[in-house]
Amino acid sequence: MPTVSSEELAAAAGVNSAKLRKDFSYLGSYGTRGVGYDVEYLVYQISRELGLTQDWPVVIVGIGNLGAALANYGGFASRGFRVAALIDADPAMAGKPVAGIPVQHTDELESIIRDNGVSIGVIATPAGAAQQVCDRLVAAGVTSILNFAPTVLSVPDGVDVRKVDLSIELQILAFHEQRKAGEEATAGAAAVQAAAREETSTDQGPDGDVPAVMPA
Amino acid sequence: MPTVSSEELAAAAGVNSAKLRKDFSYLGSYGTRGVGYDVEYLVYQISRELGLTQDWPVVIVGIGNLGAALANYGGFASRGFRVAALIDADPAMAGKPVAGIPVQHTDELESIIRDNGVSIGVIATPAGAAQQVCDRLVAAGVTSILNFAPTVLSVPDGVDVRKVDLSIELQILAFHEQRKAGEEATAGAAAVQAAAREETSTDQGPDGDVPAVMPA
DNA sequence: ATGCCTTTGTGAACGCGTGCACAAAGATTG
DNA sequence: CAATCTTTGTGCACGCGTTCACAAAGGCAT
Ligand SMILES: NC(=O)c1ccc[n+]([C@@H]2O[C@H](COP(=O)([O-])OP(=O)(O)OC[C@H]3O[C@@H](n4cnc5c(N)ncnc54)[C@H](O)[C@@H]3O)[C@@H](O)[C@H]2O)c1
Ligand SMILES: NC(=O)c1ccc[n+]([C@@H]2O[C@H](COP(=O)([O-])OP(=O)(O)OC[C@H]3O[C@@H](n4cnc5c(N)ncnc54)[C@H](O)[C@@H]3O)[C@@H](O)[C@H]2O)c1
Repeated sequence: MPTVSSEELAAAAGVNSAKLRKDFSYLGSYGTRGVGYDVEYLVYQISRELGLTQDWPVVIVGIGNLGAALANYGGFASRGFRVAALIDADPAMAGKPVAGIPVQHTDELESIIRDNGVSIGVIATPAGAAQQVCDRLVAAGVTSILNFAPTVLSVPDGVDVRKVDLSIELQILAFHEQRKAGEEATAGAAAVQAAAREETSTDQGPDGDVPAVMPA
Repeated sequence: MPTVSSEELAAAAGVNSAKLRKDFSYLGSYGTRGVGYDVEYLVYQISRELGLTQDWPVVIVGIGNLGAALANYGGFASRGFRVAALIDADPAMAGKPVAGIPVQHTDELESIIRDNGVSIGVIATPAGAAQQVCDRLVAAGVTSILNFAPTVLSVPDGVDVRKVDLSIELQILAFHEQRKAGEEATAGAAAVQAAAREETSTDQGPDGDVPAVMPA
């Protein structure tokens, strides 16, 4: 039975082992003292808690460059997401397969959502169409939306929206880049100091971020 | 002179006004008591601190669906990023314009980086090519990388990498979706309670996240 | 010029998450 | 079966960020 200790996991993840153990303890007592955690069991428990055991049908609306890239992305399937349908307003695209899935026309949006029990929708249309598409998705039963269009969507209570703006990722890189260059103390360095404390980390994720407040 | 009070801004951003004032105070004393903050001046100061006043040349490597979508994305230019070049290994693509910019062959990578003084690179190649592309970018002088390929890149010290995995965004939605459904107390709800505290927020960003630890 | 009213900037208190440190638990060995 | 060793689970303390609350500052009206 392959096991890992909290110490090993913590080192791998770059966090404190006590914190890791405490975090795990909220999910239940899945470790064995003197031994560690049964890897397979632990992965299952965390997966279950995170909702990775069930698979979620998702629809992608707006099959342009971005929509096509998402449809082709293998990382979705491997994390329990199934692309149930691709939807586009362009009649010329209807029936054309993208990533092996035939594109369907927006007219079918409502029936697709209902027939497949879709609760998660991805919007990759131009900004002008996003709110309208959003409204139709929500009306048809979608309660979670991943929005790539550069618009803030308004949705009723109970519906989650996550807006993705990749230029923010670049901004974060540029922010650190700027600090690398001007090491000779730009004015107001205090805030930056605070924001960039644990600089020398090796992680590649949306952590160790950047200040929060900034108007669009 | 149009102004805003910390109270207004805080309400708009959904944060505490005292925190907002304290944050601003780290950048300097840019407000006027009894009046508020001069909007234009404030925007400029924050922009400068965040590095938005200078413009950054970036290169995108791997002009497939995703690379093309990024090249076309208007949000980059509006935030001070300029697409200096598009690079692809496919000889058939060389010279073909994408988003008005002719694609250049990978052979030219080093000279492009040097000639344009590029320090930020975007990798949108297949996973297999990512590390190799990364190495060349870094060797040529790039010190910040935005990586879309599903690989963890290894880079020397002093180089920043941000990995973007959009399936994580879906996972976060699915996580909350799961909670909406099974309100009748799944086992181990404690952690989830903690993670999802401030549920009823109206923001659409990478905040109010999800637990941290999970193996790939 | 004086006084009032608004809003900033910040010292101090509070609360929460993180990390320390250890007792309890179980496995393993003789 | 007892002794030992490893590693978990967690009470507790510390530190940091958030929030409160207010004095100081500046505008504006009289
Ligand atoms: N957030 C980011 O970082 C980011 C990055 C790249 C692109 N984008 C945005 O993503 C969106 C798509 O980008 P793209 O490069 O794929 O654009 P695109 O023009 O290639 O594709 C848009 C697609 O949406 C379809 N469409 C238009 N109106 C529609 C409607 N009402 N219903 C259904 N489909 C409709 C069009 O037919 C087209 O196929 C744009 O809004 C763009 O700004 C965002
Ligand atoms: N992180 C995410 O959420 C996400 C989403 C979608 C796609 N992706 C990833 O992004 C990458 C690109 O996706 P795509 O749909 O655009 O793929 P794609 O196959 O359409 O495009 C890949 C492009 O890279 C080029 N290329 C291959 N090797 C190269 C090299 N050594 N140097 C330069 N260019 C090279 C190819 O010629 C092609 O044009 C893939 O790795 C994919 O898994 C990630």
